[in-house]
This record gives sequence, structure tokens and C-alpha cells, in this order.
Amino acid sequence: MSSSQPFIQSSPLSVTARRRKSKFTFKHLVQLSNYSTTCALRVIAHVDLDAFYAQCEMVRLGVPEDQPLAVQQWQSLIAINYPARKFGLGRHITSMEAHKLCPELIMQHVATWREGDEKWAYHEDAFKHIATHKVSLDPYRMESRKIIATIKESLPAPPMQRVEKAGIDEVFLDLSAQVHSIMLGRYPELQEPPPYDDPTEYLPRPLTTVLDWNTDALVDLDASETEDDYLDWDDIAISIGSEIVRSVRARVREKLKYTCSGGVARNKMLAKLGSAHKKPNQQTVIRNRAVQHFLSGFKFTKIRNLGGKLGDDVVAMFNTDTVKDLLEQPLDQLKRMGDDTGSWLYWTIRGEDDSEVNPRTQIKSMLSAKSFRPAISTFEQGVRWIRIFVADIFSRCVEEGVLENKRRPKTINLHHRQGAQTRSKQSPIPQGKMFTEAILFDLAKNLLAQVVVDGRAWPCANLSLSVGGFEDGVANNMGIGGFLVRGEEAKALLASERHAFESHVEDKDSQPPEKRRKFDNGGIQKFFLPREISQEDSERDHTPFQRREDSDEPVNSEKDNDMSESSDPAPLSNISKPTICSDSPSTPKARHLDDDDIPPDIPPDIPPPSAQPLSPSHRISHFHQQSLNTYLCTRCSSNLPLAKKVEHEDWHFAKDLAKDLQAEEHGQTESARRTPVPQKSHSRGRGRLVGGGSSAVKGREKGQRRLAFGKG
DNA sequence: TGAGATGGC
DNA sequence: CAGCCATCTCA
Repeated sequence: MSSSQPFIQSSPLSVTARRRKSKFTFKHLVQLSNYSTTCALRVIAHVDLDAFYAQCEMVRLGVPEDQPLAVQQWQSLIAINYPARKFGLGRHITSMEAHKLCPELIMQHVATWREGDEKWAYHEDAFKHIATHKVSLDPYRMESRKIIATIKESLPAPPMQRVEKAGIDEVFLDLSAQVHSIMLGRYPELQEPPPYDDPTEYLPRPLTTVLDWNTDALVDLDASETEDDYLDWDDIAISIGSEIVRSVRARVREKLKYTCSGGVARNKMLAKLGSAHKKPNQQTVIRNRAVQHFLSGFKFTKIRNLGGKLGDDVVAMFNTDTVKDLLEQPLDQLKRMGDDTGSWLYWTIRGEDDSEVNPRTQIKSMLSAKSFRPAISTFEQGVRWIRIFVADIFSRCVEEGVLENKRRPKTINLHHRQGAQTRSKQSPIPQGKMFTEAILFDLAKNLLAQVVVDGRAWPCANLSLSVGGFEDGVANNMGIGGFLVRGEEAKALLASERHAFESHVEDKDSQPPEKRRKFDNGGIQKFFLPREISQEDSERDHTPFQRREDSDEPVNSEKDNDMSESSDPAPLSNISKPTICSDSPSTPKARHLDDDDIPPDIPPDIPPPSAQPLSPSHRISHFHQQSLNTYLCTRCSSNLPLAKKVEHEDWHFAKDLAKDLQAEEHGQTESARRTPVPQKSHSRGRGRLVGGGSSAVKGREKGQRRLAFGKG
């Protein structure tokens, strides 16, 4: 791509030099190297893929770059590439309208899941199957993963690389440490110790009078600045940052054929505005001396966190939507929005944002959802969609490598919407058991039953299933305990491995490979990876899950083309409605589970290390017969006949009660032990947005936002 | 922890 | 829009 010609021309004889010293000190230089969020030399980049979904399809289909293309989801277009935008195609356009404006437009429908399939696929005329399919964004997630990997490859190893995945098609990069290192190489004078060893001493001025900004879109300077004003180290730093971003983008382009846009500035807010400023395939640099001019030309509703309700409230309060006008409001006026929000706003429109780049590229939760048109109206319909959600989520867990990583979700959550009413239920995922699709299904089905029980649930317009509580990296709160529940296994783990395990805080993929391989094959993995999804198996058979076997059932005998009007996957026979009340007389029992074999205090069903995997046929019957007719206790992980549910829960209740009474005798009730620690925000500097909930809005004045601040 | 909500893409 | 993902608050 772009030639890497030297972009800085040194001029040793800077005849125009006025100041002998830089504005910046040796301390700033140190801050630059350690990612201080308040560092005046900080360099942050935002990289944003151009019309991402559309590019994915262009790459996948191998269509020419100038071919207009849009990505279709049912009747609407969710991504439109730049060639197509020349025809006036914008957001909120239907496929019909688009075709009229641009007859040669390729409209590629997203991939979809169909019940019983072991994988999503690109189906012919998928838009006709809105009633029976659910969309899959997996192809885009996978491309996103490749792109992030490529970006990481083109940067130094961590910790000098800091990459935050901010969305499926965007990342933030904190380039500070890398820029620091490059600066010291190019300007050896910066390596000298400060005079008198005083870090507050000012740096020498750079002996550079011209920066070659290459093809970067430089935004105009503030009125108070002039083009021939002297360069300082912030200019140097940011131009090095720009050069890094250019090389990152070039690498993504060469290797994966994707174009993206970039923004380089002193913080995330500005970098993000920058990347959106000139698209596609360009990058924008906002020098510190250009910030005020750049920003005051914007509507503040374009600024991150001001695009929604908060922005609307500000507009309503101050009767303007421009940064320029809002700059005239003094701090105490802005504080009419709330103290914290006002301060945050005050500094934000002045270009200040000390939010950090969170070195995280792995997701913390995943969700599978579907809106029903028309609404669905029976429990059985709900269960069938849940089967699809579970298949989707489980396969994504595997694709993500969560099992290999020892990352597994802790909670499962089901959301339900009926008109304006939304309800949700969640429960923990038993950590003592293997993580299997069957367990997920059990839990999800139970959650749906709970939602149905309290409150009328039908007709239901939307269902979604999510799993969450994934920790970043292996250690964190999960540590060993999340997986090792018995002493034997804990001992089996070498001390050295345990150390690496626990100290592993960042992403798996940002770690040096040697450190990682230890977990990949050694230690605890073999005890907890179900045999059917171990690496050998997944190489041999790409669909080792119950899914395939499911479709042996009469369930899917009527395969395709269920074009019924209802939002319903293919009919599923043989499902007995699991009632949440165990006293239902119609509740069948699991065949090979004898009630008397299961005492109320059954221990968690943990496979011993040497346990042989169930035979495939055993697995099938296990899944099918237990899944609908049994109850999986989230307290003790035991799988019980549904008829035992109430009895079992009573037993837990009694046991808890006994424990509480015992504790009370020692002056320690459950509630007394809980010392309420006020959730202090750990923001520093001028503060950052930490809120998102609505309940707090009600608590305060309408429209206020929760912002947390350190010292002003 | 569970439930409800917001913001942003 | 629909289908995501992240984060926060309050009990």
C-alpha cells in the first residue's frame, strides 16, 4: 500500500525558533510510556471498517470493488457499500426502494439458522423464511476476529500493544507506549536524563520544523494557531501515531482485503470523531492545536454518549445542538443536567476525555434473539426457538474457543417481550458440570417456563437468550475454583501452571504463545472438556454435538418449506409441556431415572477425571429424555425428575434456613455479614461516563445520567 | 445476584 | 429496523 517514505524532514537550522523549550516535560514523556490517561502526549487511534457487513459479503463473494452491494436482512438493508451510496441509498431503505434507485445493486441476504441444522448457512431466498429462520451474524464475527488478529499482528507484542474491541467493526488503539518507544529512537535527545534529575523540567524543543502528514486528512487549525507555528512533541507523537495507523490499515488491506478508516487524536472521543470524518479508506488526524476548531464545528449529538437520550435532554435544556453554542454555557449552567453529567459535558465539548483504552478484544456475553412477526403464542413455539438459540449460542461458544480457553459463561439469561412489557429471567450456569448444549437447553427451557408462569406471556413479540459472565482471560475471578471443584484435580495442576493460570489477566490472544500453550493442552483441560468436543474430535468431525442426532427424531421429518404464517420453526412433535409445578399430573418422568435413586441432597454430578464419555446413543437419550422432563437445580447441579423439583427446592430452603439460624446464634446473619461497599467509580481526572441504567434517572431529575468523577 | 434499562453499532 | 454487545442501578 502506501510507501513508507520518511515523513519527517529534519531541519537542524530552525531559524524560526522562538522558544528554546518544549511545552512538555520529562514527566509527560514517562506518562506516555505507561499509558497515563491524563498524559498530554497521549496518542489514541480509532479504526473503523467501512460498511463492514457489506465488505464482508464483497470479499466472500469476490465481487469487484466498484460493484454496488447491500446486505439484506428480511426486507430491510442493514449495510450499504460506498459504491451503492452514490445512488442515494441510505439507511432505513427497503429492498424494493433500493432496487428502483439502483437496479444493478446486489442484495445479499445474511446467513440464517434453520431448526435442526448444525450450522447457519446462506440460504437461497432467505428473506422468504422470516417465519422459520433466525439470522446469523457469525460470518461477520469471524471476519471481525481475523481483522483484529491482523491488527494485533501489525503492532508490537503486548503490553506495548493495547487494543480494545469497541464493536464488531471497530477498535480503539492506545498507541502511547509504542509512540514513546519510536520517539526515543528517532530523537535520542529524549533519552537524556532530565536536568538536575527533575522530571518537571521542560523537554528540549524538537529540531523538526515540518511534518509530512502523508495523505492524512488534517483538520484545520484553531484560529489562535497558525500553520507555521512551531512543532512540539505532541505533533510529533501524533504523527507517529498516524504512521502506525496507516501501516495497520495497509496490513489489513493487503492481507484480508478490507478497507477501513482511522482517526488519530489525543483521546478516544476525538479519535472516534476523526475516523468517521472522512470515509471510506481514509484517516484523519486531529492535532491538539486543531481540537477546538474541529470540535466546535460539530453537533454535540455526534459525540459518543450524546447520540441518545442524554443528547436530546441537553438539546431541550439549552435549545441548541451545536458544540459552539454549548461552549458558551458556564459549568454551573451545564450542571443543571446533574453535577456529574454537567462536568463531563463541560470537559467533553472542550476536547477532554480521559477514558482509557481497555485492553480487551474478547466478548463478555453473547446473545441470540428473534423478533416475531407475527407474535408467537404457545410455550411449545417458544421452546422450539430456544432450541435454535441454544444451538447458536453453544456453537459460538465453541467457535470462540471458549472451552479451550477455559473461558465459560457463568450466567444464562432469557428475555421476553410482550408488547411494551419486557420480562427477563436469569440463572447461574452450574460450574461443576461439563458445559454442554443439553445443559444450556435445560436451563433455557426452565427460564422460559418461569417467565410464562408469572404473568401472561402470550402473545410474545420477542425472545432472546444470552449467556454472560465470561471473564477476560482465564484468571480473574474465575481462577481455578470455577473449574476445579475437587481436591484431586487441584492437586493435579502443577504449581507453575497454576501461577500462569491465575496471573493471566489479559486476553488469551494478546498473550505470548508460550504462556498460553500451557493451558491449551495441559493441566485441567482434559478434566473438563467433554470428550465430544475435545480437539481431536472436532478436527475429525466438525459437528460433534447432539444437533445432528436431534434431527433423527420425527421432529424434522418434514424438513424444509414450512411456510406457515406463524413465526415458528419446523414443527416439533414429542414435546411434553414442562410445567413448572411438579404437581402437574401429566408430567412424565425420565425413563432411566428412578426417583428413589436420587436423594434430595444428591452431590453435584461431576465427572471424575477418568470418566469415560457417554456413548453417542446414550447421549441422545440423555438429552432428549432429560431435557424436557427433568429439572436442573442451579444450586447443587443435580438433575432431577421434574416431579422432584418442589421437594428438592424445599430441601434447599430448609437447609439454608438451618444455616441462617445457626449463623444467627453466632450473631452473623446472612444480611449482617454483607457489608455494603458503595460502588465507587474508579474514574480519574475529569471523569467519565459510567452510567446507562434508567432506574437512576427516575431517582434523580428526569433525564439525568449517572456520571462518575474523580477530582475535578 | 437478578431484573430492568440505556447507549451505540 | 433487527440483532447484537456493553454497562449501570437498585433492591
